[in-house]
Amino acid sequence: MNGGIRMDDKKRTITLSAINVFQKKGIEKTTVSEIVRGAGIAQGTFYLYFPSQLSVMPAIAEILIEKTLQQFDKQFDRKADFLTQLKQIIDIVFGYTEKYHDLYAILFVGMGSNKQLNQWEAIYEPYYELISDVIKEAQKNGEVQQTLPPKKIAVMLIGFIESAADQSYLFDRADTKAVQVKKEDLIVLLTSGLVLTP
Amino acid sequence: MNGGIRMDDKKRTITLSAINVFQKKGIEKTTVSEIVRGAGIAQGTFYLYFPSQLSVMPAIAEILIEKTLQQFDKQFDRKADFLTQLKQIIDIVFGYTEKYHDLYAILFVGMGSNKQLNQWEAIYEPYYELISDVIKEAQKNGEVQQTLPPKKIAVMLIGFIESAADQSYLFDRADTKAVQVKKEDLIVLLTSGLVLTP
Amino acid sequence: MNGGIRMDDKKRTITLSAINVFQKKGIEKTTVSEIVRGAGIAQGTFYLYFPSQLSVMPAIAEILIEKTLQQFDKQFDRKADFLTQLKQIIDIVFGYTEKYHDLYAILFVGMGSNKQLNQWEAIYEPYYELISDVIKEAQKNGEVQQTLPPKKIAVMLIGFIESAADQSYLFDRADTKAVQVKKEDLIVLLTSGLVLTP
Amino acid sequence: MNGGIRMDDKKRTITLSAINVFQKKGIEKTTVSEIVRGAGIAQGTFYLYFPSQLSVMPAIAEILIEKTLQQFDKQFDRKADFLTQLKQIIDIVFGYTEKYHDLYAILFVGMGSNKQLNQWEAIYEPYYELISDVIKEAQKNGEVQQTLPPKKIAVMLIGFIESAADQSYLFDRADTKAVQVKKEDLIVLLTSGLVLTP
DNA sequence: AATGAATGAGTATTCATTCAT
DNA sequence: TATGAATGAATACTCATTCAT
Repeated sequence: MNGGIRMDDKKRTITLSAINVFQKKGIEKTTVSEIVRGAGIAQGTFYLYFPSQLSVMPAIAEILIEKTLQQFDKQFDRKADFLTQLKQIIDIVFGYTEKYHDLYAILFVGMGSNKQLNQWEAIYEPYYELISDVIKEAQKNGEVQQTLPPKKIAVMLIGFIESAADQSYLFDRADTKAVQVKKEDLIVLLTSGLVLTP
Repeated sequence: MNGGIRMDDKKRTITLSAINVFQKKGIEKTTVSEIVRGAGIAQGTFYLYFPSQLSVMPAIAEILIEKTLQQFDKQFDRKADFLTQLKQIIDIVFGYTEKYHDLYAILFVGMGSNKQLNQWEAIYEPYYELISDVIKEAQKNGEVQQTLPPKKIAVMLIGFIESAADQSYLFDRADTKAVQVKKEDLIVLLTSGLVLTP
Repeated sequence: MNGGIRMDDKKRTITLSAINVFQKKGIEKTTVSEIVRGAGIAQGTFYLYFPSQLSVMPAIAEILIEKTLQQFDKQFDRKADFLTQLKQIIDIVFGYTEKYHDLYAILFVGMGSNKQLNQWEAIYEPYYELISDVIKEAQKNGEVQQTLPPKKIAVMLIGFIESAADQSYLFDRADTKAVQVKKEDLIVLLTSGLVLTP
Repeated sequence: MNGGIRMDDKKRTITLSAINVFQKKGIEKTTVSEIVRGAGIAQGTFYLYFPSQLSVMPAIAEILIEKTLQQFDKQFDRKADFLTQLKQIIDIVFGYTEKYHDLYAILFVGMGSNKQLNQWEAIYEPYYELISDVIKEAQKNGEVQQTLPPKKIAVMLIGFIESAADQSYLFDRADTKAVQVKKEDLIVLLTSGLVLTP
């Protein structure tokens, strides 16, 4: 991100190693020395790029979003009808949730303690923007309800899907069938709405 | 809960102190010695009630759910129509999210590292059950769509509201007006549904 | 000291070990782990008695003064004439300077950085008081000049002797003969005065 | 010094910066990187002029003595009577003690750990020589006692004055009046001698 | 000579946990 | 049950020093 400027190469290497270690060990057991071992650099070098252990968190978030956006480049069809697109979005969100679920929680706790929450918003922004464009187009085509502005819908939609994915990850885990059912239920709830209009 | 058996009194005192400290200090900086200071007991006593520091987590979750259920006793009208009930639920969820948001993240990370995730499900169960009953009733009255079983709807609904509350907490924080708007948008999205049926 | 209350036993053990290590290794190379090894306690125990490594310094100073006062009990004759007493004082000062010279410098640097210099004064006080009494008595007997109050003379006298002892330590070191000569020169200078009165 | 050869210009710049930093931070917290920042050079350049961090110490000592000798050029009257000269010497010694007190202690500890104490003597030598000449002249004029050789008197005298200045610095600090009194007491003690001759 | 990025050894301090009382 | 002094393993971070440019 950084307005399109790619992260410095060594900083990137360190961050990728950090992602690995945090995922494997959790936030409590992750040590700087394991991060640097994974990155193939010396202990001190870490501190040339990050002032403290926890300050890798924003860099991790950047990379996660970057990867997510790359998923959209690959898996998402900008020309498809909205229902198809919704299914694609759900697949992508469930995908990264399965892979990175713990990491998101860690990120959140790690950034939260530093109260750099504005950063969080800035990092998510391009993601929201992408979905927002999709919604806008669908509204134009009369496929999505128009009571709310596209950005608001986008943000809440991502939240909804992520929450369902979290639940699925938490409760169903390795059960592929159950995950599939959850996705379908989600689509039902999102499309038909909750409350019956008389 | 414990099937209705109330937590031992000293254990409860310790847990309440732990909630305080975790909220004030975050997961990284919370120490057993601060927890016991807050509870007015000796260092060693902690270990008579919990085998390790992280094992307070489930007890914290229990108390949080307990408090949530008490909120429902106070703020929730079992006789009201569903839209009114939905608004009440939203108020309650936004309420505890504002108060305990950080704590939920901590809980999650703290329990996750112990992989006691089944416990998590069990603890949430009575909460889901409560909402499930509400949905069932509303379905009976034709106020809620009937494509999905009440439990599934309940679980996802709670997730949706919590996700919106999280976003509100993250991005809007102290802005009461914005929080109010978020609640309204949420209701719009939940009631009208996302996709337009032609 | 502490108004006569002896230092807590374990604190004393730690301090004595610290004296040893600081003397052997100097301020830079002294490690807490070597101090505790010498004291036969665990690493953490050190911090039950001292908040930080450098905070042993005042305790070291206390013990050094304590030892000095014990020297006076042994080597000093309160009934002797002043010239004899002066020689005894010089012997004692040269004695502890030879033994603890480095340590005093370290102490000074160590306490200085904490700017606990008032403590320094308080710790030295009983020592000054002792010498002050000796001077007072000698003045009464007409053996010492009476232009200045005894306390002032005492303080400066100790300073003078310590400075000569320092120089002797620095320049003469192991040369016993030279040290002896230095002591005699010192007595000459102290007794006859510097400037000739016409 | 160096037999009259002035220190290389960059070496001098580094040393002056080191003096600054050591004074501000103390020996423990002084880092090479702060020294080089102050000197406006790169980290590695330091090691072109000094083999290690502590090896700046002798260079610092040289500069301090150099500054002291310059003070004598300015403030000292070679034609005056000895009492006047003594007062001038006292003023100069109290002057540099006030300014550089901490630094002398640091120097001492820093050089001591390297056991370069002979260097110390060599560096002080021209200073002692200067005072020695003054004493010799005063002895010639019958203003100073002649029992001891001028060099011995010079060395001890400097030590005495420095010790009084140290005490004054330690205990009186910012109290200008008290410092003045200390100087006068010192003169009294130096001129009239300690022991009364019957 | 000068640079400054990279190194990695070195250590103070913290804190969960134990156990004798 | 309750205590709290003692333990000692564990680790983030610093910084003197090196060396390729």
